[in-house]
Amino acid sequence: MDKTYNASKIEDKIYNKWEKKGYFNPDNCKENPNSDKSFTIVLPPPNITGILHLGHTATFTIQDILIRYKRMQGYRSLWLPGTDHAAIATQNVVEKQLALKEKTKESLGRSGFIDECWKWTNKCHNNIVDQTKKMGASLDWSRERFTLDEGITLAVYTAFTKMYEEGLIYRGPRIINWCSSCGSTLADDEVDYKDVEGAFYYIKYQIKDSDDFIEIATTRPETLLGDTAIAVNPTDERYKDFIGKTVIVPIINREINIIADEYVDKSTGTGALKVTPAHDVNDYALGKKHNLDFINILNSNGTLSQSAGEDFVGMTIASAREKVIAKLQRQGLLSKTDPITHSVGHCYRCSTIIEPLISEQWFIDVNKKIDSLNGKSLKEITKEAVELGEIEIIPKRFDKTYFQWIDNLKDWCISRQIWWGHRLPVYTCVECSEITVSAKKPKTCPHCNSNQLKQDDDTLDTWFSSALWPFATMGWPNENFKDFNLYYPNTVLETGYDILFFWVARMVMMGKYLTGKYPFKKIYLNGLVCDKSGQKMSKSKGNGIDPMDVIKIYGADAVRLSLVIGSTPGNNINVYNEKIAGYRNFINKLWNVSRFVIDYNEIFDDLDDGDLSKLQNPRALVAANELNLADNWILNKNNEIIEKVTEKLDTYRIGEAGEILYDFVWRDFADWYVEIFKNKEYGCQDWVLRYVLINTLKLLHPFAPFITEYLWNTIFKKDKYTPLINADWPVANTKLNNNKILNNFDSVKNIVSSIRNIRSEHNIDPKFKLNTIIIDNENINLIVDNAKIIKDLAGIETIKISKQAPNETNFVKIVSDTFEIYIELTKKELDEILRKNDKEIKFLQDSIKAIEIKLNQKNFLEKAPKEIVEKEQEKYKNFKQRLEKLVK
RNA sequence: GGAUGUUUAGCUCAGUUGGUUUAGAGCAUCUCGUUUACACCGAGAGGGUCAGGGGUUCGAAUCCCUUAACAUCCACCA
Repeated sequence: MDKTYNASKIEDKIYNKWEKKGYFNPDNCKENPNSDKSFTIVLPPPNITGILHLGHTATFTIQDILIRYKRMQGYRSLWLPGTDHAAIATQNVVEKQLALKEKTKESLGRSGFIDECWKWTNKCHNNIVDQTKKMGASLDWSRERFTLDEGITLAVYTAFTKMYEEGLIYRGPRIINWCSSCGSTLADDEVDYKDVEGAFYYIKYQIKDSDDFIEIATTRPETLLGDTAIAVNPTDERYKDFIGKTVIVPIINREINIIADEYVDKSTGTGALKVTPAHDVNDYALGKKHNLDFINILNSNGTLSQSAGEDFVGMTIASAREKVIAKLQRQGLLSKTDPITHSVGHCYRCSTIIEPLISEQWFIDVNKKIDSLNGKSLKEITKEAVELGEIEIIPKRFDKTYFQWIDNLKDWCISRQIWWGHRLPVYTCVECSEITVSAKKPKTCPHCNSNQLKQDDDTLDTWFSSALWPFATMGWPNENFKDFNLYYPNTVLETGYDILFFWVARMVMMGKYLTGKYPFKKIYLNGLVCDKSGQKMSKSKGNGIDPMDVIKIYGADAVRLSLVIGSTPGNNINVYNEKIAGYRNFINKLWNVSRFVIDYNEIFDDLDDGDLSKLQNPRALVAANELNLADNWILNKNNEIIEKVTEKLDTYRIGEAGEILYDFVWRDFADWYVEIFKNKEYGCQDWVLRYVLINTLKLLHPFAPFITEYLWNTIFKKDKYTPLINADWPVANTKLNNNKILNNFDSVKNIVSSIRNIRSEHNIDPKFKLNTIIIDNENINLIVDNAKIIKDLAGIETIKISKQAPNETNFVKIVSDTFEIYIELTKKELDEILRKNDKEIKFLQDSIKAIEIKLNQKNFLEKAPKEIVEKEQEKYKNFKQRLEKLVK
């Protein structure tokens, strides 16, 4: 074994071996009492838009820990991988690539462009798979899926058709969010609102046949070309007489009416509002209510249309705005402009300003009550999942966020005018113009028998297919499919909180509606990965860490630990190189402590095959009499962490589980037990060392799969042994718990530490051995039995047990637990130590005073639980004893 | 406008239902150190009135109220 652990030398080999032998595939799971129970996670499919980032590593690690843990416990554990075609995002990436070659998607045509997308997809897919494997993710690649593959497409079309037939999907003109750069609609959630600096333009509209004007304020003067009314509040005294009058829209001289509506806020702007029903969500509602005209002044590419008038057709919004302002100024109709900061919608994929406009699109009706859901709506079933506790969100505080989103939910616009994605399963007859919706393309028109059917050009929102992911990947709509019955509903859905609405809520909605079952039992939301100062990692900020870089430098296990330990669900994780290096050091510690056990002490070398087989699942045995205190202590400790780590993993406290293991390996096992083991005279048992190492490797395996598997293989060399990935999870034996052993060992540790403290405080050469005298008491056997290691660890030459304190003055007294210890020192050292004792005495006196007050309170004695009172009394006794010994 | 989260050692963070916690860890700092693994190490030390204020309780980092700063989400924005 090398002196330091070299991750890159072994990781790929180990992964390949696991994969080749089929350990990731639950069809091969081991025979076990748990193996009729399933544990399922479907991987949130990464977008095929590029490479993976550290956020992926974080989420993959959490899922891999859960899967490996359950797999070792014997559950039929499926972790299913896949990728997402990511409609708009991918289309944008491919278009950018084409632009470099001075091509456009139009120049290629639809099918040529789709071919380019597939080329990109395949390339990108291979990258993603390679990177995922480097992270150690134990995914069942034999079940890998892609959102555009045949099976998922059938699921998408089946879902669409069912929803259409039940009237949940409808088509109609509505005001929608339009991204002129993507050339497509967006769902409401896909619009990012950002504050921008703009201006309030005050514009005068002339009242017809009069010299009077009514003044309005707007941030978007160019939309006046589409104005079809002016609205005022009916209770507004200023405008009472204007209601019902006709005004003239400047520039285009259209005649429109002044209407009254409560919606208008008297205090905003001038209190009069121009109404452009085709280009503003609120104006749209007013337009519907008051039966106004809807004039769409925009083309799909964001330029002004014919309806904006000859002077403006073809212009961009920005230049049209300038021209309108200039014209108004010339006509004296622009009374003033005020700067204002307001929030403007941007495309979440390309940051282009969103234009609200009216368009014919497909929608999902979230409020319609339907029979197949017992008269409930999609909105209601989505809410109930969490409200009724059918699905638990971890952490719980996201319940509120979830409900709030649902309460604000409006009909979901699902059609997109892009090319990359699932085309709508909607067919229009060229001859009779009737439409047919069908999962399979009909040969002839059911209305007129014509064979001239044309499929809709629009594609579906990418989240529509993602919403089916938990069951479409399991064979749905074929509900007899084996996987569907075994692995659906999934157990846990683990993902970042940033896609709770986009994705998670929609899976809940579609899962319950289409399969009758909620798609998973638990939602575990991880935080986002940020840099050291808490900034979200991003390409534009240049603060991103490429997981492949750090895996190469520090090893995958170290990277995994750095993303998991010290992080909690729903909170962001700050990651930086020093932190990863810290966990690399820990991995190296594990390596070296194992090297000590395996290489230096060769405690596995004499074992025959039978012994080794038994050792794969060591029984937690302890014969207290034959073992020394250190042996008993480490066995107890090990048993304790088996219990704790198992409990933490069961309750999804993954970071805490990792921390417990970190402390155990480094502090308890390496720093104390292994150091003591080196003392051959003290005589620790080889089998204890073996037992603890084996269990440690098992417990650590979900967190650091590569190094633990490698070490396991250096112990169990032959192929006939089970590899660690498939070994049995250790079970705690609570009968082993023995507080007396733990306390006794702590006493020994305390004695050693306090002597070391004295040494260090006074720079006593480590080679210089100290002479000590310990005062006899009822616990003295603890010292006698463990004198060898106390001497060894604290650098002591002699321990003399005496009935009384030494007469010589060159001894310093320390008190550790129940023991009074005298250490022989020189005069100079002594003086300094006395001062230190004062500090200790003061602390004890203060503590005793505080506890006394507590113990004299009637309330405390009456109201506090008995154990607590006893504990305080115990503490009091203890402190008092120590103080007495110190001042004596 | 509504909601949520964060605020604990110089830095980055843990701390379940209030009570073995005299508030912990890692990094950084200081001192010493080549001992059967490990300097990607060992031993030891210093460093915190747990954001401020009030309350509940025998007992609060933990529960309630309040103030402040920061972050995020939702809605609105003529």
